[in-house]
Amino acid sequence: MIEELQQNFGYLFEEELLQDINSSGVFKEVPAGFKLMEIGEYIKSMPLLVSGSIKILREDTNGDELLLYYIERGDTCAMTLSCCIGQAKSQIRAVAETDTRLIMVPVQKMEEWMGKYKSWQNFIIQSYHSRMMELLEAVDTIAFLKMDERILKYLQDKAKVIGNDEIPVTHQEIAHDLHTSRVVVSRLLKKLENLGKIHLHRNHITIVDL
Amino acid sequence: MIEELQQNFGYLFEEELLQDINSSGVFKEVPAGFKLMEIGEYIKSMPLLVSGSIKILREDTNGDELLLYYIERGDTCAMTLSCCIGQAKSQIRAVAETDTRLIMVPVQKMEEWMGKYKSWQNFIIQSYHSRMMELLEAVDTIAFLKMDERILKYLQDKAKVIGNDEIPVTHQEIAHDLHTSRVVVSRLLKKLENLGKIHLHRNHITIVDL
DNA sequence: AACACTATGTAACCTATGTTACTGTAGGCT
DNA sequence: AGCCTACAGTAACATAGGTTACATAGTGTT
Repeated sequence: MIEELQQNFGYLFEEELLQDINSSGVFKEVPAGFKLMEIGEYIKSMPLLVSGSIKILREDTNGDELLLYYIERGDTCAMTLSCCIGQAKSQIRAVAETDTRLIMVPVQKMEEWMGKYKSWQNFIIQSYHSRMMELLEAVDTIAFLKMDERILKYLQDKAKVIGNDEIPVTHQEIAHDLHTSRVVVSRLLKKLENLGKIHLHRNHITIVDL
Repeated sequence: MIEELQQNFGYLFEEELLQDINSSGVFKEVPAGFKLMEIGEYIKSMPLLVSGSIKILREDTNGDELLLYYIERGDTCAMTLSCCIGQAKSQIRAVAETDTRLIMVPVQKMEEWMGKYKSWQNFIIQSYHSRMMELLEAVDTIAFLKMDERILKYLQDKAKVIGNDEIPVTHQEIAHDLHTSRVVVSRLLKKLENLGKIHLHRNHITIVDL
């Protein structure tokens, strides 16, 4: 595990902290689609992402869902920290978007390191900041963009996360993540195809014009 | 200033930290409507709210605005911290909602205290957490609620902030904060009045049924 | 009073999006 | 082949919300 750590977090943390993480953390490997966190669950450890990506979703009381953002390699979900400290329940759902490898760090250690390592402190603060910026972007997207623009952005974001312009996704999945209906998605996708921005296929979509 | 501090933050911070804040912070008093922070500005100090409330707004590239949340007494805007560390520009606009008194703390001190005082560290983490929860609530509101529900929620939130069910606001202002048009607001307000939930008057609205 | 200015009410219309319903088609399975 | 199921295309319609235009009513000023 120590090589994984050095490779992905070595530029952030000093050797001693890497050793601490190595001895306290638990390595975990999950397949795409694996649910890492459910709304209402209590949280007891924080994930450090070694490879892959996690998609963070919000759900309302009717069960309607909405994609908020992705967490990628070298990052973490700092919200876990404050949830742990405040004994709060998770407010979001986390699902592996691709096959993902991560290191789970127990909450007492996280708190301990906050006092012990300046670099860890910065990491946590930076992580909060990134999450906040991503939430702001999510707000922008739903508040200021039209559905066709949102779909295009969704495809572009997804292409970046999976590192491929051929995106394996069904219209139904898009509708689910964007909190709209399949028919609307199909309609607008067809329009985007006619504009030459994408190519539609069964079970996948190709981005033509980025 | 020290009494203000003891009164509003005494339960959070030890005496020594209160003294530190007292000697480094600058007391500031601003009237309702005063713009405390503009999008794109660099940030050099963090506000501790002694009394009053601040409204946080997001703006898109076309100048369209959207109310995100309020910051109230005893709280702070922790985002400032990570903005300062990362030398980032503000992503939001902050306007005093009521007459407001605050203490501005310079950024170097904030960082120093993160290492020195456990209570300050917790305060910052808790603040990030609160902001995050409020942003999530904002997402819920725009993603899952209809405009009439959003207007009602807007009025209720505002009533709580100003501590009064008689809300001094024009239809135009509501339209602005919710990123819609005045005509739509007037239409839906009238509907809410017919449902017996509010009373409309020139320049103010009374909440009847909470 | 006469005027100007702002806030509000409302009608008529337009567009984006959501809904229902039906069709066709690709791929897997027996 | 025949069957089943998930996916995609599309028409027809319903509704929320945005737009334009105009009328009316307070409020303050001269």
